[in-house]
Amino acid sequence: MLATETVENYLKAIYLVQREAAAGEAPMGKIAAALGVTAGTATSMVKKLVAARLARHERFGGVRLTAKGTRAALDILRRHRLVETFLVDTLGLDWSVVHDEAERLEHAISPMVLDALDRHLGRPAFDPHGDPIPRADGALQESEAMPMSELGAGDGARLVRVLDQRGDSLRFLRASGLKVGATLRVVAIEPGAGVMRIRPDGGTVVSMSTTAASRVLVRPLRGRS
Amino acid sequence: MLATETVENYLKAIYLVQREAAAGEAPMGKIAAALGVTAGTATSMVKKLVAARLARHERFGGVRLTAKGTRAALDILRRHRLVETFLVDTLGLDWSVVHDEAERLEHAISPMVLDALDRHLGRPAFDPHGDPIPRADGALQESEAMPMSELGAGDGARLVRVLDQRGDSLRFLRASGLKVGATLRVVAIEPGAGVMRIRPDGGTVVSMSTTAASRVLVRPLRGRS
DNA sequence: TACTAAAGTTTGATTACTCAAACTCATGGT
DNA sequence: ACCATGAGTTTGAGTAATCAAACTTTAGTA
Repeated sequence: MLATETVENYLKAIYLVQREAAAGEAPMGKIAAALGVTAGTATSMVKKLVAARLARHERFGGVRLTAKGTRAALDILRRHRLVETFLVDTLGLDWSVVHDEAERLEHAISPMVLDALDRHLGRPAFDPHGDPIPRADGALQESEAMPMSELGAGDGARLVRVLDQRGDSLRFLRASGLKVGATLRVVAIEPGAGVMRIRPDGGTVVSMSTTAASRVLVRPLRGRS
Repeated sequence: MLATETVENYLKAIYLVQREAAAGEAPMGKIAAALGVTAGTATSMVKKLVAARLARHERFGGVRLTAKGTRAALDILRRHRLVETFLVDTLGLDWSVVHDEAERLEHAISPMVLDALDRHLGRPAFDPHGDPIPRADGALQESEAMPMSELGAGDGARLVRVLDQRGDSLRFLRASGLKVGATLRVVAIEPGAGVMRIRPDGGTVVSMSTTAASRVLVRPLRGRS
């Protein structure tokens, strides 16, 4: 669009930080950390976004995207997630590497190529991590899901989304048989150790920290083993 | 590689200008024109390339890529042409638009994605314009071909390559049935008007300037009509 | 040979992004 | 109520890429 690549990255980062934050505002420090820049740099770039009516911000306060900024962020997210889907579904790359690849490609995709890609992939609604893909008009349907860490011992569930994009986390999950769409059962919970023991359907039991489990979203199944 | 996007563009431009030039040297003005920058800008960027041992240049002389620079340029060309092939073969875009799209995407493709793309496309040797795709090791096989403008009246030939990347030229050729792989016959030549009349196999006769025809490469067929 | 036009170079300024370091504000704990 | 701590901001400087305009060289022409 009219935005530079850097501006696109700021918009995406602010959008994602804002989603996480309870207040619906993105603290400057979190934005800076997400982008790997110093706080001063983030402050001055946010000024630019404000001047372009993409964000609101008052001194020493949080940052909030305007409607225009949110729209732009969703467009970037759409490009990112469609590219990820393409890399996994069409090119057969592993889901643990596609995030970083898409991070670069998302800025080089024109609306025309994006639409052709979307059509080629069959207009998917979710990317390989289970993240929803915003539609061309900016509509975004978040799926109903709860953190795996909130399941109880014996509960069964279907894995629907993985929030963590770190390569080693994703490789661990794949190696354990915990991929999007798989069903699983909580074998045991050890609150003292902060660990859950999970058995993926047809796999062997694995242990994960409840912290890690809270970044894996599931939809509970009725019935117990 | 280690190069910035701008440096990649300069390397590619110099490589292509150098191919065209008789002396095997790229004049500074041609480089600047190819990149759409002023001559002064090109001069200072070439200094950078020289400092990085990617090119050689002496004041008021031409520019010549070093082995290292040529290798890098071929790598970029490989990315460009594989992306073009992907856009046409996989996404079904028209060949008249893919050059500009690839111009942006070529800088965002990692070696890993490039190799996956190459495999997905069946390791093609030529892109949709008939341009050879450099191999991963930098090997480049130029196909044997002559400019269509050198054919005589009555000659038959197969269209193997289109050097012009301008969208309107490519749309004209496609609309005329003159695509890569098609066979054609020269119906008449009018040197005074600087025009050739061509009949593509199974199509109707079209006129093109000999200038335009010189940018279309063909392989002559034996036999006359 | 002398001069001019074309090509190339240099200089100084500008824009976008960044950092380090000095500074300012907000707040919670005793 | 104070004030230390951490979060945020400002300032000054640097890098990469660019342009316009002044300047230099080359080469062809008269």
